[in-house]
Amino acid sequence: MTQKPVLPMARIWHVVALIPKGKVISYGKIADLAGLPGRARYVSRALKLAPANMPLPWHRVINSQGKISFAKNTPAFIEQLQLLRSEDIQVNHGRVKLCEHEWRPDLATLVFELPF
DNA sequence: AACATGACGCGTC
DNA sequence: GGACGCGCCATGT
Repeated sequence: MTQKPVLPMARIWHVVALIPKGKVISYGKIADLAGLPGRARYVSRALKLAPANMPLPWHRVINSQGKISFAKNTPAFIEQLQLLRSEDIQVNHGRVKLCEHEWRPDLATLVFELPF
């Protein structure tokens, strides 16, 4: 079994696109699922560089502590906060309870929904 | 080529 | 919880 030559950034976009509404997951785990362990920082870059016309649920990606990674009072922070709350995800002090909302993809989803 | 910068993670104090 | 330090590595200067 060999991996298809999907560009690293594209692999990340594919995983992010699978995050269900009402769920969240950390940058590090996205990297793991994309086959890029230890590359959390690359996930943030991939989201920033994603084409504006690509409808990714970027707001469902938070850091490993369950917190929004944008600085408070920035437009991006506020937008992410509103998007999360619009999906009935509780956010207190910029933090989400991972034990309640973390996305834990099942094997079938990963095997059949990802192109690599 | 060298250095700085990140929407991060993890261990330690 | 918070503050540091270090690891990570593509990008930009």
